[in-house]
Amino acid sequence: MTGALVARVLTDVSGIDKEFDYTVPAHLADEAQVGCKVRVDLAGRRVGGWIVALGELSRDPDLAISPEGSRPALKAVAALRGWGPTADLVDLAAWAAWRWAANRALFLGTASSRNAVRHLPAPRLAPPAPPPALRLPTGPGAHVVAIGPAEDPTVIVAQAAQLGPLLVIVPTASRAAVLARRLRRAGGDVALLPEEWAQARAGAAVIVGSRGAAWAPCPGVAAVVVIDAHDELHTSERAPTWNSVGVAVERAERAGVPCYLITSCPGPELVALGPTTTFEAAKQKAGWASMQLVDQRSEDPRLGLYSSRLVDLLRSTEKVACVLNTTGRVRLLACGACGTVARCDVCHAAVSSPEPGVLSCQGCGAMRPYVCASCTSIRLSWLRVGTSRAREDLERLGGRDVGEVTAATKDFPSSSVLVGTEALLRRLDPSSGFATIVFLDFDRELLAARFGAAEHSLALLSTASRLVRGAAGLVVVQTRMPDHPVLQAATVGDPAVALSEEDSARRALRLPPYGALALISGAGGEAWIASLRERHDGTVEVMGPNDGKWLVKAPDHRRLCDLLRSVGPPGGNVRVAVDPQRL
DNA sequence: CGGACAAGCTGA
DNA sequence: CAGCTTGTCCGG
Repeated sequence: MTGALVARVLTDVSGIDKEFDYTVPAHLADEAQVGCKVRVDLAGRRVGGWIVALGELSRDPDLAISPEGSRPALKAVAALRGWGPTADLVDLAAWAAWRWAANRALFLGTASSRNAVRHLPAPRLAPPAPPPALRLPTGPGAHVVAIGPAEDPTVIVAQAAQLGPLLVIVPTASRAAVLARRLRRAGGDVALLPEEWAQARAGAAVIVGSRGAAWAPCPGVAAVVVIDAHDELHTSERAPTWNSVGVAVERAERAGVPCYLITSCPGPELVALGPTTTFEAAKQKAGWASMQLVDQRSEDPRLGLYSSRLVDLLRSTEKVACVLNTTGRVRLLACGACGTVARCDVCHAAVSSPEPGVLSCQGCGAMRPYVCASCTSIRLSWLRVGTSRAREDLERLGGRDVGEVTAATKDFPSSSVLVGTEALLRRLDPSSGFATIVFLDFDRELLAARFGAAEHSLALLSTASRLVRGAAGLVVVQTRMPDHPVLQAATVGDPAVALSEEDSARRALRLPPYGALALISGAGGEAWIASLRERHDGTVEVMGPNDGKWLVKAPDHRRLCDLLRSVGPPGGNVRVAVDPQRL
């Protein structure tokens, strides 16, 4: 066997983050390369995997196996399953596994084509026509590019594509498709991920896709662009909480090329990544819609969520979209007589009213009659209504048909008045003609118990500004906090008004980017945390358990991730979320 | 991950 | 001590 080609294989089975060596049969030797997808026999079953290293049995010291005879002979690779990620992505996956305390297989899976790719098409490398003179910084690494919410980033993408093969990451697949269409119209060869993975692997002038495209193959990559880099859709909500901005920046740094982080909300975490370039239009506060703040404190409290201004808009405006980030009908009720909040008899959680005359518990599903449990009054007031109830109310107030859009909505309604959760903002398109967007209960966003609530709130106003086409449209915000810096920032079209305050808060609390966090949860969390406590030095703080979760706080990511790695991979009963979105 | 095997618990 | 559960180790 001396001199035989050996492939080191990482399996795609989650839970086996381990490499195994196999010989490569002579008839596969020509095709085998690092990144290739393979099938191998492991412990009596056939599993998929990737070649992460190739070498010769006798000569390559890295692949030198312990002396012959001390272990059973190597098995052969069972089959090659086609083209896989490029070698740089195999290395990047190892980095990402460290950075987000995860398994490499997850990232290599994201970096691979959905279907087996046996043959590559010819490379197509014509860039789109260059836009009128536009100066971009060209140094390697991250550059924050501040633009207005309604400014079209296509020109920046077209400019960056003049440098060579360009990778572009967009928050949603539908916006990626729109961008791809525009670039093609400008004569560019575009591979739209995930469908056109093979074209990307073969070579394309511009490779475009949503979060997963951060892992797209891009031979000879000359620059990377992230559009709306502040958007939380760039972060995976499930552990591992990897984000495409982090991957894009690391990838560009490794390749020695620029990474443009385009954003209308340059928050502390983005600004910490690299120098900021502000385009002329953004300096002039362009791209923000006219903001109209409706102070609910001076409204008749009986109107609730529906100010007189809103009713006017419903009666006078052609197309109105209303945003309310609560699904369902009534999510929180209190007795109109004694004020007691309606709770579940069984688990004491607050109950909701999914249908008229019914109370039911979200947590345990228990049903209760529609009466106050302490004073038996049947007059319950609705403290928090959801989109279903809001739809009924708006229909009545406006005297017109209203459509509801939530994450669960399949067929987008054709109504000219819409009410929905954040999913509505995601699914609207600037071309749909909704020039007025109303936030019914913006204080829920401003006061949300989530990390970076201010930034997220500002991002919502930015998204709304983009959808109403900036100054051409109107964004109405119902609030009891009209002086909140986020609302002031959007009103004057200067995110710094809100974000500098956010930055001071982060600095004071040593939160990212002035520190690094990981959230540990799951049944095995206690033992895992015990092991972590044994290893950590004085610079790391462990808080909890709180609601079965522990928070690990370190001065920086290097120390946090090194510590998490030393404890070992989170198994099936431990979840580790580095940089969690919610605490 | 999933199988193999070892160490611990129960019952007659 | 068989029969079962629970835990730990390992795969090329």
